[in-house]
Amino acid sequence: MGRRKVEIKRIQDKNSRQVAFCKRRKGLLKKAKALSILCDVDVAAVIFSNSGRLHEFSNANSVTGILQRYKSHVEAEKEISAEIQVAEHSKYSRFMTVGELLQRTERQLEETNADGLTVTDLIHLENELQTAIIQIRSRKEKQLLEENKFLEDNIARIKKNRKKMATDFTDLPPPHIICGQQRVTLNFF
Amino acid sequence: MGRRKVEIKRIQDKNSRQVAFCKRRKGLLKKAKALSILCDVDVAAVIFSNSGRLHEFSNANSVTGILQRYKSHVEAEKEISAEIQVAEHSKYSRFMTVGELLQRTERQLEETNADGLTVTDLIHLENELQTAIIQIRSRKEKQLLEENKFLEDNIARIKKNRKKMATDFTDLPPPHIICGQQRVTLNFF
DNA sequence: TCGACTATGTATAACGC
DNA sequence: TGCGTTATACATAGTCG
Repeated sequence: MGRRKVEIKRIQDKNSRQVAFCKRRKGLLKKAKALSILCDVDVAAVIFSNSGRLHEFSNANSVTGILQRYKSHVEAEKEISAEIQVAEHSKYSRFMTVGELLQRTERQLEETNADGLTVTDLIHLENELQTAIIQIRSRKEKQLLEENKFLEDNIARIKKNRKKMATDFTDLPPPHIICGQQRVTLNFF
Repeated sequence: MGRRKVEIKRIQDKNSRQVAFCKRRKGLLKKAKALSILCDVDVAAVIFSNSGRLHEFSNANSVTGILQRYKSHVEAEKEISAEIQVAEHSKYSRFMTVGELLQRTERQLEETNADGLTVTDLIHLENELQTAIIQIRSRKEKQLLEENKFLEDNIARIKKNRKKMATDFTDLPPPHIICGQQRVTLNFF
């Protein structure tokens, strides 16, 4: 992209590297923005320079928002993946199969739908699903530790904010609905 | 960058938009990777297609890791103050009308259809979503949007997995099916 | 360090199958 | 629908001031 072809490996010269960083960072964020607008999708990009400075782009409500969505997504993928493995490798295990799980979920979905869905219902449903899924073991303990730490941060933040928001949202569902003890994934904000 | 200049606004033609998404997504992730290698910095990019599929790049341990770091940088200040501001003003400001919400839902419906679900599935999905949306419209609409996205992701996943399970439960399960080639989201191993 | 400036490599819009 | 090709717009490496 310039006077000569560039090999994709760490630029040795510190100065050149810094210059390239400025240019390419700008280019990347521009591309991210163009992608989000042209294709109407949610994009988040986060860049940490090695001097510790943060650069970001997000067309969603916030980078935190999309990253939490990311986290939820990966969580669910991970759990469903684990679930599939269990289902396939031990079809006769004592755990619920995925098929049973989905059936149960759909039943509940219909029931709930008949009564009219509310946010609380959806969260409950999601809780049920997650709880059932979590019955199936994940072997990735390191990952779980990381997530727990993340959860703690969130709960702390929730408590902190809830105090301030209490005046404005006296009719919000009580906190325990949102952050049940076993929840690892759902944190909506 | 092609046969003609492109204006940065949502591509109207659905097909063109999808094609552009594939190309530009690939390009963006490539650029992100190049930036991280050439300049030796931490980069994370997360893209959610409207059908709920996730695409990502991160040279750090994981996007979750970047999330942690990101949180430590901005959450305590910018994010919380933003939330408080939202809380203070949300009583009087609307984030999205029902019309806009439905429009968006329909757009997403189109996209999902393009990804191969049946019309019946989609109608069902849309009904559920609209029911949910209408029931709780009186509450924080911004929050609703986030939750809605999450729900759609999960429903899409459930349907996707159900197809897989249907196959797996009728035939004998060929193990290699577990790791579908199209998985683009799993980065934890 | 800091922008401009180009020459040149890349990305990609429109086509073609 | 998706991949390959081509023509063009864009991004940017090296350079100069």
